[in-house]
Amino acid sequence: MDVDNLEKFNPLALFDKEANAQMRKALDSLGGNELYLPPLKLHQHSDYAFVCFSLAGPLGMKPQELAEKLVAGIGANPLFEKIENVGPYVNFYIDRKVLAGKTMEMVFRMKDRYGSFEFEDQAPKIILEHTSANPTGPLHVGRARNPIIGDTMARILRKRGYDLDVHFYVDDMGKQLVILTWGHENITGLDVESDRADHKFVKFYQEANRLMAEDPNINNEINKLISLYEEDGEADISKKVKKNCEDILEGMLVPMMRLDIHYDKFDLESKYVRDGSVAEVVEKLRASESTGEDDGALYLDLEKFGIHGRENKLFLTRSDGTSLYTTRDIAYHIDKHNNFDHMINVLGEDHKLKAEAVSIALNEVLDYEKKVEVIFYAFVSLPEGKMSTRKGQVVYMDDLIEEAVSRALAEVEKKRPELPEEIKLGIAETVGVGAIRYNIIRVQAEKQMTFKWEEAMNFEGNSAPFIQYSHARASSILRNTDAPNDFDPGLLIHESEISLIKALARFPSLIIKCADDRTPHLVASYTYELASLFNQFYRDCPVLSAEADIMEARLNLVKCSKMVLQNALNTLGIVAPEEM
RNA sequence: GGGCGCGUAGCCUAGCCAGGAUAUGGCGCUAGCCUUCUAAGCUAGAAGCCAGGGGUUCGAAUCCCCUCGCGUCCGCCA
Repeated sequence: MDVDNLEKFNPLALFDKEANAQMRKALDSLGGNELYLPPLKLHQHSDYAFVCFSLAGPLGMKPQELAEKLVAGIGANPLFEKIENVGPYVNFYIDRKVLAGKTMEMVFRMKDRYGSFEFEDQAPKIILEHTSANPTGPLHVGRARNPIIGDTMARILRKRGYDLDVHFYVDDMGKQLVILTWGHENITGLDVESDRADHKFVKFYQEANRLMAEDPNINNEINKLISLYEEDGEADISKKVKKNCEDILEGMLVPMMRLDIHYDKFDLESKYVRDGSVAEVVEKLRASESTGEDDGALYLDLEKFGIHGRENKLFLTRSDGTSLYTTRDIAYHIDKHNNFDHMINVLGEDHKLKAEAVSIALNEVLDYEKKVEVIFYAFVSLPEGKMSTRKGQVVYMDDLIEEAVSRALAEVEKKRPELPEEIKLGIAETVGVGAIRYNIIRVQAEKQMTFKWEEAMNFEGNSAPFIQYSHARASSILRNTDAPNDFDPGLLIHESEISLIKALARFPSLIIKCADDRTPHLVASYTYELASLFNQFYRDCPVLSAEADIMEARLNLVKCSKMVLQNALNTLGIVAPEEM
C-alpha cells in the first residue's frame, strides 16, 4: 500500500508526509544527507516532535543549535500553524482549520467506511482461526478471551483491507467426544435439565470421566469405542459422536451469537483423518531426518531444534499407529498453507510449545514457506484460583451475559423509567453484552486476568457503557436537528473542539497500527479516549443554543463524532445505541 | 531443572517492539458541579523508589545482564 493510497483513507497521512519531508529537506541542507532520520512521532507537547540529540553530534552542533537551524530551514508551511523549537526539540503544530476541514470531509465522504482501507491490488488472503474450543460443554469465561480477541482482530483486519476468512477448528477426533457419547448412552439418573446440548452433555462428560477413572472395565470399554471411532467413520459410535458434536457446537455458539461473534467456516479435525491427509503427513515426517520411533510410536525430536526440557520428544502417533492431536494440526495447517497467503491463530498460552512444534514440522521439517502467526493470551482465573470445569469452579459465558444484561436492565429502569419495556430490554442487552466484550478486550492479551464480577460489570469510567453513553448523547443532539451540509470548520476553535477533531483524525492510523501490530486492546483505549473527549466537548460547547453559524459547525462535529464513535465501537463488536 | 510470558499508586490499566521534554487513564477515596443538548457525565485533589539490583547512553518504564514473584508448558491427552 503506497502513500498516495493511504492519503485517500487517512487524513493524517498528508501531515505525516509533509512534516517528514520538510525535516528531511532541512537536514539535508545542513549537510546531513547521510544521516538516518527516524520518523517523526506524535507527541503530547506538539503534533509532531523531533529530538535533536542523536543528530547534533555527527553534524558538529549542539542539540539546541541544530533544532534552531532546522526550524529556520523549514520555514513556514500552509499545513502547519507553526513550527518552532523548544530547546533541542523541533515541534510541528498542525493547522487546526486545515485538519478540521480535511478530517470532517473524509468522515462524511467515507461514513461507516471511515477507518477502513483498500489494497490497490488484490488483497492478501488471511485465515484467522479462533475459539476452536473442544465441543464438550459450554464456553466459560476462562476461555472467553479467545473469541473476543479473535473476533475483534478479525474486524480490525477486515477494516485494514485484507480478504479475511474466520475459521473455527472443531476437535471432533479426540477421546473426549467418545467419552461423552458413552456417558450419554450409559449413565442414568443425572440431573441434566437444559434446552442446550452443551449444558446437558457436559454433565455426562464429567460423570463419564469420573467413572472411567475408578472402573477399569468402563475404561476398557471406552477405549475400544475410541479405537473403533478412529478406524471407522461409518460405525455406529461415529455417527452418534458426529451428531452429538454438532448439537453441542450449536449450543456453544449461542452466547457467541449474542456477543456478535461469527465464523465463516468450521473445519472438522476428523476430515483430515478420514481423507487420508493425516496419514500422508505421518509418512512424510517419518521419512525425514528429524523424527524417531519409540516402541512403534513416531515422534519429532524437538532437541534438534533447540527446544530443551525434561522431555523433548513430541509424539506424532501412538504405538498402534493412530494419530495424535498435533499431527492432525500439522495436516490442518498444510491445508491452510495451500489456500491462504497468511495464517493467524488465537491460542491460549498453554499451546505455546505445541504451536512451536507445528511450526517446526511445517517450516523446517516439511519445508513449507509461510509462517503460522499466533496471538497468545493468558488465562482468566477466578479469585479462588484456576477455572476448572471438573471441580465446578467455573463461570459460564451464558451466566456472565445473563448477569450483565440483568444488571444493565436494573440500571435502565432506574435512569429511564419512562421508556417502553421493549426499548429498555434492547438497551440492557446492548449495554450488558458491550460491557463484557469491552472489559475483556481492553487488557493486553498476554497479561493474566483475574475475573471479578464487579470489574466485568463495570458500567462507568473506562467501560463500554461510558462510550455508548457518549454516542447516545451525540444521537440525542441530532435527534431533531440534522447537521447542514454547508458549514465553516474554521469556526471550531475551542480547545475541546480541536482535541476532539484530532482524535477523529487519528482513527484510521489507529486501525493500521492495531492491524499490523495485532493489538486489538488499543482500539479500546482509543475509543474510550474519543468518548471522553466528546464528553468534554459536550460540557464546554453548547450546540443547539449556539449562534447559527457556530451551531452549524458544531452540529457537523457532533455528526462526525457520532460516526467515528460508531465505527470504533463496531470494530470492538459493540453496538452504538441511539439512546440509553 | 529448562523454555516462554507477565510484574507500572489500595485495585485495574496505557506506554515497552522503533529510548527523549512534568509516566496514561479508570475504579476506590476527598471536595465540588444538574431550572440550560441524557449526571452511565464533568471539574479539582490526595495517592508511583514503573518488582529489585547492575549495565549501556548526554538521557532508561522502554535496550542488555542477574535476582525475586506470578502464570504457563516440558503426556503414546486435547
